[in-house]
Amino acid sequence: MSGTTAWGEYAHDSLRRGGARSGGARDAVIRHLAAQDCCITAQELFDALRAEGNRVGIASVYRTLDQLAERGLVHRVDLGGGTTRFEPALPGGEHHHHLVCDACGRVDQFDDDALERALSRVAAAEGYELAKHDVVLHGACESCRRVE
Amino acid sequence: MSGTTAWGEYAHDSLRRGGARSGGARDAVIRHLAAQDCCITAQELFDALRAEGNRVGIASVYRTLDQLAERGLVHRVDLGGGTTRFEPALPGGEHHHHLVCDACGRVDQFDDDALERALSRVAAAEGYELAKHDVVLHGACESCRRVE
DNA sequence: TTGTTTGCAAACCTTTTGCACGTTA
DNA sequence: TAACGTGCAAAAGGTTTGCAAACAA
Repeated sequence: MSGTTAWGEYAHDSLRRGGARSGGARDAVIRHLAAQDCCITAQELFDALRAEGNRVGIASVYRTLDQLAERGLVHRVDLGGGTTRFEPALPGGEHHHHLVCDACGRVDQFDDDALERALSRVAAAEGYELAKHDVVLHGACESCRRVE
Repeated sequence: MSGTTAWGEYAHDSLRRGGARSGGARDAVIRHLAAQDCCITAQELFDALRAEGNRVGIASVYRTLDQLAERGLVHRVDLGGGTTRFEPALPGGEHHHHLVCDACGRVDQFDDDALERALSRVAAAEGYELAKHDVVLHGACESCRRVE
């Protein structure tokens, strides 16, 4: 939790250093994102802010998410299904990937050194300079496997 | 090429065995998909068929792609950017992943055993029964790196 | 004939943009 | 005050659905 609060301040400072002013909608988005422990939809973010009485427009949510993504402060995560998700990104390139249960919708996170090494090796072999990589595993989670 | 033609017949037979009738739009989609060597957009498929004088509707293109995807005959590929791509899937689970150059839009394919092993291991460790996995690498391809 | 497939148009959903107004520095 | 941020509404993709007509078995 303290880690995510730190992210909020970090994001806030980073934007300010970039010459951006403060604004109600943006602050609310950053605050809510900072309290998130997994990736979230723009619509979910919007609904949550509205539910707590905040009069944000969904355009401002998207605009803030764009700014954050441009500066590498959030990662866009695409789990399939046509809606982009967003999650806070720590500086230093630390990251994780996602496991999605197609039966119940549950989402888990993981990271794996051997996986990262394999990806770096492949990129190098193909002559690519790697900027980012997305890995999404789909399947049935432990609970859903038992039911079938 | 003969491999992709084989896919066309395989897909056609598979649908017929599934109780589906033959139809102009569906046959055209399968034929065009069979001649494809990389993933393609529904819109691109539609445009190509129209360009050769075929009066298909884009709805039929999507419906056919859905049917094929349901039976595992095509894979949906999401390279980011909001448009789903589709590519023929061979039986037996053989597959590849994609490298995208964010500068020029070039798309390369690759497969890697160590990568596959890492993914299987992760899924097992998390208790998931793996159904599919998507891996997309983004970066700058060899040509674009030189320009920068 | 009977049920499936098709094309068109309209609906839908997510995301982006235009614009007048409010707010920050 | 000058520039930026915001909310609303409209627009812009991409994809899905309703429906009557065409078609395959």
